[in-house]
Amino acid sequence: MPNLLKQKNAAGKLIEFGMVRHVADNIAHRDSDNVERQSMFQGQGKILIALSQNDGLSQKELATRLDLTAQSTAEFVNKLVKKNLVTKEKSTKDRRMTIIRLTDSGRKMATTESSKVPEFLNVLSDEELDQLTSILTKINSSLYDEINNSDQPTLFEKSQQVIKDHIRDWFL
Amino acid sequence: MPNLLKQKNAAGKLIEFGMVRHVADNIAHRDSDNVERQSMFQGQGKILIALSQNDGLSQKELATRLDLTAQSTAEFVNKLVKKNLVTKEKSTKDRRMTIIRLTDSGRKMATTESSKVPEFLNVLSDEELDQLTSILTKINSSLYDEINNSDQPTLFEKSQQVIKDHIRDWFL
DNA sequence: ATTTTATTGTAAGGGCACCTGATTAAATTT
DNA sequence: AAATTTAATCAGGTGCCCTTACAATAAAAT
Repeated sequence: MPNLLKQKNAAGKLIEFGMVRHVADNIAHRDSDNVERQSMFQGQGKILIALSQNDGLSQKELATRLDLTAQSTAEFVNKLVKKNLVTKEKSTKDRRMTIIRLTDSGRKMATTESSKVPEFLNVLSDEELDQLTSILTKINSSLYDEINNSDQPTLFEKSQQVIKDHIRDWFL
Repeated sequence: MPNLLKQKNAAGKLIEFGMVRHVADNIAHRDSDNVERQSMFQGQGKILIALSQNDGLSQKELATRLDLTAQSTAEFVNKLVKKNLVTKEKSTKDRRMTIIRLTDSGRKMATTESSKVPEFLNVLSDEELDQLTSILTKINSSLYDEINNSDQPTLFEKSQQVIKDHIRDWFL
């Protein structure tokens, strides 16, 4: 049974981290091409990530993997097409399907943008980095459990797969 | 000079944390009153937090402190009024100004909602909690520095003040 | 060959966080 | 008293994520 005060301290720091990071992100992207603003956790970003792991998926496949409706998927894909991050192309095998592929700049966005090691990790020592990694590993698996035990059990595998694949990919 | 591999590991975990937490949050709030969904870092949430630290501010004051336009502020305040989280009242001293105050439920939201210790901290030992707190302290102050050294130096004090006041407030 | 099912697309709408521009009303300057 | 500055508002717009409803096309099943 962990100490409540210690938990509160950590929780406070975590909130502070979220807030201050949000502010810092805003500043960093303030005048950049507005493309890079979106979070990689949802909408268009999610699609980019899924494609960077597995290019040439159909819209349906994307929707299934990312737990989005077909319509949302279509919307995001179209937006990405407009930004030249992705291309659409009718499948020759099944002419109902549309195959989505990353463009060069799309691939670049999906990888470089998310694989950037944040500046703030520079202030940590090797030991602290190890501690942080080990702590986050615990936290993450606890969160996976939470997702797993929810009423959307399938969501578990989906998110875990996409996320882990992505992470594994870029840091190996 | 820290080990790059260790940095990448930590960065990966951090990204994973962000993603999986986002998914978990979505599940948790899937059918809840839609009120609690918003992040406390922006928009309406920001205003709630600022007021919980310092109730009875004018709209102008809020806009200044939170670095929002008067119009955005008005919009968020009006939305909060509709949700009964906040009240508007003309100042008697300067009848141009509108004083914004938290209602009881507004105050409750601002405090309880954000002072909830997340479940996932339960999986950490006391020692790990201390480590996490100390690591986040370093990271946060590094982020504050980054904000401070940006081209919007005033934003630094604003955000730091609002954030720190809020954190200090609820966990003491 | 006709019905059913799958994949996409289109239309419309809701909620969110912002923003600019123009206007009103009250206070302050001159 | 007249001009100006200030606080707030109205109108309208952008972009984001996400939903429901419906139509079109192509493949699969009967």
